Amino acid sequence: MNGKHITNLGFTGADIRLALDAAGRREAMGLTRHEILAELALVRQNPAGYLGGTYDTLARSLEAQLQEEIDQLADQLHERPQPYTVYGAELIEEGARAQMDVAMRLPVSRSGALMPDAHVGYGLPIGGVLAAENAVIPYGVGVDIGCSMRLSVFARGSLSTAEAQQLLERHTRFGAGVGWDRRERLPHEVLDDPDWQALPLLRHLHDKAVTQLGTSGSGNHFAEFGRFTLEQEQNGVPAGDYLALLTHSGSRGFGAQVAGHYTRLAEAARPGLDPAAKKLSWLSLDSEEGQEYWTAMNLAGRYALANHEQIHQRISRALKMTPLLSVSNSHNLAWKQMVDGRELIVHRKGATPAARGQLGLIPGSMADPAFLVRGRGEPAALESASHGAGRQLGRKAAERSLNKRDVQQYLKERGVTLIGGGIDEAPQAYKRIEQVIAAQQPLVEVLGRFQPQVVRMDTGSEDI
DNA sequence: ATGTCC
Repeated sequence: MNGKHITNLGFTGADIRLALDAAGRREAMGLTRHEILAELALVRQNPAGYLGGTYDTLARSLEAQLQEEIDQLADQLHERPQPYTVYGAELIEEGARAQMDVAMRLPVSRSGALMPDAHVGYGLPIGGVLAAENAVIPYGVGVDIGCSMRLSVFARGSLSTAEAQQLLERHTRFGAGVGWDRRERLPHEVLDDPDWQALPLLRHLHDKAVTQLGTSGSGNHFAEFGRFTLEQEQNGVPAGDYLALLTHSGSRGFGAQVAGHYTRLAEAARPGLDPAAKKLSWLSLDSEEGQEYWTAMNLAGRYALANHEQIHQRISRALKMTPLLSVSNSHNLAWKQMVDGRELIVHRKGATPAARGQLGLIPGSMADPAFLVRGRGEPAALESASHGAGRQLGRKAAERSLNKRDVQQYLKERGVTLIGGGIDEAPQAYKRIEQVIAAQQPLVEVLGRFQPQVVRMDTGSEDI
């Protein structure tokens, strides 16, 4: 008996050694070479039948390989993408379409849609909506889990630009890593949520979450005062002009760390996945990691909404006014939703939930209007709408191609006062919100329009 | 998006 006999049977790699060892043991039991080779062929055909005996180690190794092959087969992309609906195709660059095509080739993908603000992101494009079966994709939600909008509408009082500026400077905090000092913090029930105790990672992140609650972060996040025009009566608030506060913020460092942690686990769980879809690695909701992500993601979603509540609470108190109307919505999250009669996991990565009658907020840019909308529940859009205007220029392209004076001129023409901000967030870096709203007329109805007047953002890489 | 590696 030698390696040649073994390899002739089709054994490879470490299995050759395991097979030779087992053959040696059978030989010692008095079997002939011919009999042993016949047994080895059977072990190879049906390893499960030889677990626990003389061939146990070999059978285990073969079983593990079979399982791996089955897993990899299950992770294979479909050759062609499942069909999906695109809104405002003329506004969407090819790269975003290509990313959505890859997402629609995942074996877990069942349905999808692309919103008119779509542009390239990591994994799923921003403005992408993806319905998966019993699976959740961390990068289908994005890094800023629970990123969301909130609008507070106040009676129209006399608030000067200087007063608005002072309120934003005193009662909001911007920038990566920032939080409120201990003596400045406000309580919120989300910090007592039992889910913080559900996982070691969440227990660990609780302190950071306490510090950062009620802060706004960086990038495209903002807090702004403006004039809000309600076109039709809403919840007892008559049509007309109002003062309003609009904020865009997320789950800060807490959500970012949850996203990073589960993205790594998801990628590690799918080593055989096509490299083109690596960032779309999913977690089965039947797996422990999938359940953990679901718990952590939903906590980050509630935390982000609480974050807005505190920002609005601080400003309302300072204004000594109670909002007449409040609206909020998450636009980076996954939901369980019925799609064509079955429950799927609908990921919205930069997309506003727009079920029939549901209110949502779609901002334009630091100097362009934001819209209060009501969903029409369009099934082909998986009951969604855009989450904003969407980028026309990437951050670097904006820094290269836009000049400061043009941006200043744009703000001046619209009477916008800016605190902080950067050229990478210039209005000219975004698609025209009017076109984006027009392209989703089948998805949402416009109820009101907000014109920013005093805007606060984090300091960008290059100021305006 | 986030002090860009728990």
